[in-house]
Amino acid sequence: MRRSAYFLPTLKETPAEAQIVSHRLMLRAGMIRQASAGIYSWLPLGFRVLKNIERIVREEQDAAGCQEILMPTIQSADLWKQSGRYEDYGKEMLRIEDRHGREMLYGPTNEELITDIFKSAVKSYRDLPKLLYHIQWKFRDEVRPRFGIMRGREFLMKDSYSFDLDYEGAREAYNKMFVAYLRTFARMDLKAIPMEADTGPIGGNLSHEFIILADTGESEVHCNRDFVDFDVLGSDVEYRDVEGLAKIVDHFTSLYARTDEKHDAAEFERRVPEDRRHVGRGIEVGHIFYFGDKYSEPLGAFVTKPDDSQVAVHMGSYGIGVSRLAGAIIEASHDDAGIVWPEAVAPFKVGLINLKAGDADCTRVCEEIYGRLRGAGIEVLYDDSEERGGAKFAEMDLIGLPWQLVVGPRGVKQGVVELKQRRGGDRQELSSESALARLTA
RNA sequence: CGGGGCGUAGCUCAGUCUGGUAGAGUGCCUGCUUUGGGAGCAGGAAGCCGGAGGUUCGAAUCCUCUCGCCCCGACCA
Repeated sequence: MRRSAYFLPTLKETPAEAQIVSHRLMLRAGMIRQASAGIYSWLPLGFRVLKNIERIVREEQDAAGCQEILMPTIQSADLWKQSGRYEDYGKEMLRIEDRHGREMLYGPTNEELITDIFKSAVKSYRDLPKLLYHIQWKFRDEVRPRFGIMRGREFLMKDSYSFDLDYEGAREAYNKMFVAYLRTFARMDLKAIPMEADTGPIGGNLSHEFIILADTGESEVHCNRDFVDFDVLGSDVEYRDVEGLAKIVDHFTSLYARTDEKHDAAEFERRVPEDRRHVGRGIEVGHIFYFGDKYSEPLGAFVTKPDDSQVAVHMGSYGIGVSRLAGAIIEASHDDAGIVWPEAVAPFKVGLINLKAGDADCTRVCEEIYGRLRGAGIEVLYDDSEERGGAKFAEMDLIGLPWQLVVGPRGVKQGVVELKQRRGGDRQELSSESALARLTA
């Protein structure tokens, strides 16, 4: 993509409404625009990041055996009356009336709808287990939206739902998602710690929140520092190995880690040595629940067992805040100059800077590199604009692409270009060929 | 939902107390000079001062109502 043609409205100054660093940087880097309180438009740069996050989430869900579907944003109130949540959810639910006076709502979550879909199609234990997910916009009419997309009213969420015959089966599904979440966040270079959590209005009695430690987080957490040093999971996880999964889950739940609601000061002090105690704030990026028959029972999702008896299926639900992750990643990875994207979610891998757009030699070298990078399938933002060098450097640092390839008249004369790594700032001069080899390796 | 604050140029803000008809920086446009970390000079465009009503000879400024946004807390993913 050529910078001169790209819709990238960066800002030199920080808009007044932005308080936390991710919100500031997202606005300054031209990723998002606020439409109204807690509701945002995603501009090209931000949308690329969102799509990358979504892709990683999707790949890991698929790998865990979860099947993607797509449910609507607008739902009928009927199912919610059956489950009892039409009243319980309160004002956070955006209620809508259609032209016929029917009560509708903008879905804040999808347990009711998925249960209805499931029960209409599945009648026998033979059809279990099932794991389904979708990635869809949700709306929760927060009293006080804040922190940009970190706590918006409209947000993109991946929600999965598991259906099993009994607790053991549901526990396997829970473990699969637990492990898939560890994988998902690790691929985004995030240290997400699974913490014992409250179930809230979803209900149920087994739940973990996946939390990234960050001072700007909204949740207060207590955990053992050793979690930070845990090795991340490789891509060789075998999801059919039930015992193997259980072992991984046991390992990642062996140390004390709890959200505020579940915190027990005495137990914390007993189980965690003083120098290992961490009390701080965190950002919730995922939340998984087992809730048994809380929805299957009232909504009538029963299957026939081998002995011809009927049983309400055991269910769990598993959420990842896809849009929130964009902000959480920035909270975890930035410096004074701007965003530092992990390569897996970066909007482009390389920023190619032509330091002197009017110079024939610089432009020739840049065009050559640009063509070859694109030919190799590398995503590159080519700053071919007439701006001065300083402005280009500052903007490239701000938007945080992992690699900067700088082509200037001084280097071109000597047959070299400069390759700079955004994280850490290491830079080296080398030939175009070597630089291309490095970037396409 | 309690408490506080803010709406003036694309952005950051001054001007409001004490009423007299709109300002700065930055960004944008033009030209010249520059060109390796957000350049310099000169010229220029750009705002029914969030909206409605009222007071007044006269309102960005005072009064009333209203809409929007932000922050703290409670709540929540």
